[in-house]
Amino acid sequence: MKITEAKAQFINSWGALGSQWGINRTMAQVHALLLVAAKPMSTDDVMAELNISRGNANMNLRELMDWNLVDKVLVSGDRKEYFTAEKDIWKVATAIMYQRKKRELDPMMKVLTQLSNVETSGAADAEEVAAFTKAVKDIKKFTEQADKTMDTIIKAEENWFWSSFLKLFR
Amino acid sequence: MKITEAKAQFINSWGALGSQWGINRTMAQVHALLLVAAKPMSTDDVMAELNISRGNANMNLRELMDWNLVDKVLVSGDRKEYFTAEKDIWKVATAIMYQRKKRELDPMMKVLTQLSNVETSGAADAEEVAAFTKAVKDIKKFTEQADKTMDTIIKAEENWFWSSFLKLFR
DNA sequence: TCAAACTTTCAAAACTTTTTGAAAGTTTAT
DNA sequence: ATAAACTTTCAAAAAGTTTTGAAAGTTTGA
Repeated sequence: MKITEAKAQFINSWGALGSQWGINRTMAQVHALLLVAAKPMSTDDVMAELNISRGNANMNLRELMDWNLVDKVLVSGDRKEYFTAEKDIWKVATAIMYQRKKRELDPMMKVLTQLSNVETSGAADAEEVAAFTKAVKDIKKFTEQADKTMDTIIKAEENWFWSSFLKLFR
Repeated sequence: MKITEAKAQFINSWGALGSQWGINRTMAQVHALLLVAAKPMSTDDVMAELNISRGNANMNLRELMDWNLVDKVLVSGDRKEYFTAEKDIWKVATAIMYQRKKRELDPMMKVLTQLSNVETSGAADAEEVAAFTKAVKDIKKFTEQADKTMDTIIKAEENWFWSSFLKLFR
């Protein structure tokens, strides 16, 4: 397989994966492009490689910087901005976990906490309230554990994580 | 807070969460509705609660059954089909993990394996090929570990999981 | 200070996904 | 066998998301 073809396929699959997980397909593709790039790329490079507009390239590069997956780098003798992706996959994974937890899981946790206080307004809906309360309580308990686990992983060193994890599961 | 309000908020938040993670918002809402329901619901019940069409309700109920999150139940003396959600959150989480791994992660893994074989076609692209190969290799290695970890979690007993796993990660 | 080189913004257009609802299909009771 | 009760399908419409590109904004070097 040739490098051009291989790159295209990687970008394509990474884009599809992102898209299936609620990430803008183009953002994932830009990320993929930078992940496998040998050196920093400019906005124009990204535009040319992915056949996208300047606005689109700019927007997604900035979004990737917000996620701490991409950094600006200065190339001396050039006025353009260049971009590189974080290549350490453990760091990539924990950055994504951190962001998604913060943006999407934490708000759900907050709602679950609020919902733990429902009044039983009379005998009429006792059963309904009981079912609701139990479900919310269970989901909250699970989410709290998952939350703690994720916090640990986010802070963990890669080697420590894999080695202690593997010890448990063998 | 009143039960009706609380339910509505839970359904809303669960729907938003699903949506952010690439799951059809209505599918997540139907799931939420059934998760907190005191007893099985018919298609008409779901339609009425969520204000959605028959086609939409039917489609999402079937999809939830495909994910093994919802089951048909027979209510004697009624010709309609009724539906309940799996309420054990550990089972819910592992079912979701299993499905998403199978549908979305496994295909990526397959692509990564294929991409491990790229030719260095001359000295011109040596650097480019090296960067690509290293990135793909690293991602593949990480994904393999994550894969194994997920398989273990999916097969694990809830109690065993929380007791041994969380001793480490808290 | 100026203007060239570059980045950002955002309204409108293009595209994608979801929803609707009526028609077709299936099951069940008599 | 029939018809009522129900479920499924799917083409068209609606809603939601993404992309474009040109105008506005910013930075830099002479």
